[in-house]
Amino acid sequence: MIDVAEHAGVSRGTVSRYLNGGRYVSDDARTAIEAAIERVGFIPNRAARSLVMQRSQAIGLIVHEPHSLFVQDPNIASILLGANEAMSEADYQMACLIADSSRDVERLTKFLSGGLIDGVIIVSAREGDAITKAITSLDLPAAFVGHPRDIGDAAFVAIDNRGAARDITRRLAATGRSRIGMVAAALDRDSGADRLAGFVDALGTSFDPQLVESVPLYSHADGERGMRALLERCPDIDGVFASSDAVAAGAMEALRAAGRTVPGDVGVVGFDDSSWALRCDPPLSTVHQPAAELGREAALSVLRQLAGDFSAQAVRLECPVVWRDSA
Amino acid sequence: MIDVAEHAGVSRGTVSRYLNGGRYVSDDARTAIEAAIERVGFIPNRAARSLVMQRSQAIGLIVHEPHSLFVQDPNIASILLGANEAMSEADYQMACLIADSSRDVERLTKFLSGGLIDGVIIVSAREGDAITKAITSLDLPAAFVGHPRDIGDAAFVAIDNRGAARDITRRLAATGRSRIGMVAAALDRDSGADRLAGFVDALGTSFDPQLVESVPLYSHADGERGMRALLERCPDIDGVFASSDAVAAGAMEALRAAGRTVPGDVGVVGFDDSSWALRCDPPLSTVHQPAAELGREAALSVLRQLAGDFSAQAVRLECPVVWRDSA
DNA sequence: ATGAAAGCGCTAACAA
DNA sequence: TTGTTAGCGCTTTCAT
Repeated sequence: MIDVAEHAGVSRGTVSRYLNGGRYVSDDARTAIEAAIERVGFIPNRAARSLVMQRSQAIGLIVHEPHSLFVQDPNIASILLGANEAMSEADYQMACLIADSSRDVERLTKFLSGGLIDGVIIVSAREGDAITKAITSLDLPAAFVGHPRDIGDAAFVAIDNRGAARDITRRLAATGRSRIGMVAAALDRDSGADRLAGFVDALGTSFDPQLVESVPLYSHADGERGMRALLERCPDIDGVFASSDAVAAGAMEALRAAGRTVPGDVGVVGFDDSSWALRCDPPLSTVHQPAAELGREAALSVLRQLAGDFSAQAVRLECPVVWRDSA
Repeated sequence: MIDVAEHAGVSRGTVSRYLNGGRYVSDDARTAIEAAIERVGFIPNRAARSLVMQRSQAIGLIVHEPHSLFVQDPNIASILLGANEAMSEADYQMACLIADSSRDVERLTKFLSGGLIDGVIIVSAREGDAITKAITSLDLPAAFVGHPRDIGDAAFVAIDNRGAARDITRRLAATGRSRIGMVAAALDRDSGADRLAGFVDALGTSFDPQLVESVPLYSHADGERGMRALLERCPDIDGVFASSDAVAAGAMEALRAAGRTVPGDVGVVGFDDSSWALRCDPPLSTVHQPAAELGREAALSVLRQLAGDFSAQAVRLECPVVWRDSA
């Protein structure tokens, strides 16, 4: 920068002012500086700028997801894209950080506190999450996608998993099914637990715990496993609510393998409205999850906090039922 | 840090030495410093450290992919995970950066040159890519996943797309098909162009340009479109090589819609061995792409460069044919 | 083994 | 409008 100043015949201070919006810089100085920058091939050093400004203009997006799921979950990619777009418009650089091992988690917490990042979006946190703890204790501007119970009063953007689960289960019941089961995944996550709660709500007194099979992940494989178990326990089942589209796809496979038709013998509904839903045969009735908007809203929340606005910490988005042919 | 030094009764220099490996620090000093760090709640500032060290211990992974594909391509996620693992082992923080709009590209190039990142992995670059140009002119340690023609002598890790395409086409021909076509996607990318070249190689003199339909993206939708066009132009087609599993899945859908059976009427093969392949019905014969290893090797390459080793810039990985039931 | 001091490249407060 | 200067928080000679 000192070179630029010399070439332009001005002081470093003036160059700095030019670089930061150009107020209080005369036209003469401006053109001289522009020429000098060109000649010298000047590239500002962001580390230095970050140091003095205490800002990096970068925001992290943490994906804390087991291996297999990240690969398989189209929602995450949409969230990412939505967040990136919002950050981009505000001229922030989004950096997606993956927490895949405990070593990752440890390094990440250090990284986050290092001042190289101004704020953070957390996707798919689980209750009791080490990263969550680190972040809340760091008081870094943050926004969660989803709403784990233990984030205190941190900002979050979520959908009404429970209400939506209730809605779609009722809709399924309305097709005349009397033995409706559920493949309930990821009960260690708010979304998973809430979807189950909504299912129970909808069934009311006719709820039968026998008809719920719990599996660990929102995955195709677990859906298949869960459905098989359900089929074995309650062969008279005629409707299934799967915790996610991937789970539903797995369930449909198990159903097919067992010789049941969908929606003839068994009606199936999912959750997410991800690319899985249309890939199913028949296309899946499901709950539309506005993944890109979730990402976008989370980004906007962090941006707002960065601007000093800490109100409106809870955003809830609509997630309507999308009825197709699987039930 | 000055606080820590005071509490421990030593100088900042000693604290710094402790922080950086602890050589030339007495046991007394060490314990005093450790206690002081604890008491003060000291967190090192990475921006300051980056400034003086000219190193951030962070590496970028750039995904330059149109919106839709990123969401749909399971390979990218695997590459990411593989790279992250290798970086993690070396105590580097991986930051995934998305280039989704031209605005992104512009911001990214600035970001990369800012010194906040020590090196970079580039996934799915296209020929003439603005980011590629920026990186090569920046001489930032870099490694490409795939091998665009215009990266000069930059490091890359790739598979032999052409050879593998040749192999699987021959294998398909060996099932007795005589009118083999191809849905060729992404010809603007090295992988796409090479797969087509391999197809042409395999067919030799019996190659008929009429039987190739070119589509822009490695996507399910384009696969469906491409297959429909092929079917219309050459109704006697009895074998198809699709540029990717997603394309193959789309093609199978089009085939089904046209009343053709797979593999009875038409044999279909894909490329990638992604989660699409097993989701197809029947399961897809395809080329296994070692996505996680590609990511891992790219990471190792950048790491090597960071350590001053600039040899071995070209890594090639095996990608065997996996034969299933779709042909 | 340790302390003092000189920067890393930049911004911002102050004076002019 | 501009130049001067004092840091931002850390590492790293160079003495000691």
